[in-house]
Amino acid sequence: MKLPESESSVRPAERPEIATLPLFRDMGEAERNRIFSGSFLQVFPPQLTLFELGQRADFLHVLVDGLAELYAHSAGRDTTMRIVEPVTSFILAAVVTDMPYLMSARTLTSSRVLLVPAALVREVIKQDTALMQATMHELALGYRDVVRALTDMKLRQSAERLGNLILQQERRQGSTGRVQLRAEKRVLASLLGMTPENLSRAFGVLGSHGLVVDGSQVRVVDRSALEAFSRPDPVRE
Amino acid sequence: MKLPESESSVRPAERPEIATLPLFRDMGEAERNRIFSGSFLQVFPPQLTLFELGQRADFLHVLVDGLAELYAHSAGRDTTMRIVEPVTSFILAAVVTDMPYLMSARTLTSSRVLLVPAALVREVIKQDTALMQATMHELALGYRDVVRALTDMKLRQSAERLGNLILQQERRQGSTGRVQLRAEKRVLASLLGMTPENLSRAFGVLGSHGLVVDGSQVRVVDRSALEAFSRPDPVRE
DNA sequence: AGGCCTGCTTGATCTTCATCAATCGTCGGA
DNA sequence: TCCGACGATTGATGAAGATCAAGCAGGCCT
Repeated sequence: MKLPESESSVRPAERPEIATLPLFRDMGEAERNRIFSGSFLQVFPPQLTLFELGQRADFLHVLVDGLAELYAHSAGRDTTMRIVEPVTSFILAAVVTDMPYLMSARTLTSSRVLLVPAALVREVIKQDTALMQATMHELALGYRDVVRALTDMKLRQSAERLGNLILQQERRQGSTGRVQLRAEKRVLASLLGMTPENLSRAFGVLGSHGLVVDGSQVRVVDRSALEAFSRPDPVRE
Repeated sequence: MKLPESESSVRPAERPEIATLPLFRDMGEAERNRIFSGSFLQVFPPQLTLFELGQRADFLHVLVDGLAELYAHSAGRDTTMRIVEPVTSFILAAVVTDMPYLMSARTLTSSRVLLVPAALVREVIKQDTALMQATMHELALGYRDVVRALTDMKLRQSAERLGNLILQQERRQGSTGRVQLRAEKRVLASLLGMTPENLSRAFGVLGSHGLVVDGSQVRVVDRSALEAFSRPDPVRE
């Protein structure tokens, strides 16, 4: 029996990269295999909706390759809540609580996603303490991320938020001074809680504070100037 | 030896109310006693700072009585992140991750707070699976709360946010149509991400949408009108 | 190569909310 | 009882950002 291209169980070659995720790293070998063999890896085209807000969480998702967006809608508007880069799991909280998704998800580019049945996750968590602990930790870190995003939203204005996002990305991409924007600018704008028009203007403002923008390539030419302007959160950890 | 009034280990009479918290409810009796005997209950006067953002998390806090505020500051401004009502634990995420607080806390009224040493929490979590599971669950629920707050902030305007908060409180206070605002209005304003002036005006707006305000007493006289205006999140669970 | 589509940018105007300023009302103390 | 302080309210003005409306540039199709 052959599975279609777009759907297959996890190939052994791909396991290491998923298995080294903080979430799955410390758990027992047998339990990890149980998780993997009950899951499947699927390829999705760009702009495809993976799930919708309000649905009962059926799968824990792990983005293996590509790019995805989590977004919420309410009151007739949309806003992107998170841009997911590989290799990362997402919507863990909905899976753990067995509650409806608070966000919708779609692929931005063609993506490979590991789908782990939510019930399986919950079951194995109960049996494997290491997985439970990792889940707990992951949720705590995620909580802190959202808290930071909320304070950002409440306390900073738009150009400052952009500056901080650039500084954060620059660090994550290896502190080379170069930042590659992986999502479209309008997605970025929505993530930062502004319109594409104002993102453009915000980039303009940062031009006088140590930033050079060329399409989706950004260079931090004067980090201290950018930091002085953006006043990054002192609590970085 | 007699402990000062303001500081004592947990009196047996007070244990039940804390022990029935979701966080501590399911754990083993012995472990719970370990937690309690290593903790102490302290009384704080109003407006006292319990801890400051950036400090390493030293205690898990449980508000037993009174009212507390979690707030963040950045870029020279303040914003309240959460109003804590008894009986609730707070800053669990910082304790679990052993990282610095992302928020500061102060009492709003005179309060009794149970202080559980963070290291003790982390230690017992490792030994008691039920506590770990409860912690995981609590974090997941907290995560969802913050996500909701963030979408609210990004998608709704101020009067709408207020309307939703009133509706939520009304439900929590027993769906009697009466809501008692427990914090000062300026704290409420900050929680909702607006100024006291605009909170006043927002209450004014809601006056035409089924709400009657009298000081800190609020009555929802026409729930469907208020809901039509505030468009509450359909995902309530 | 031409042409079109799409995303980004730029400018002008409008909305929402913050700020500034003054007043009111309540509570507590002298 | 009066006074002072503080929180809440109301009005007037200002700033940040959204919306509306064109342009612009690169990619892609024919």
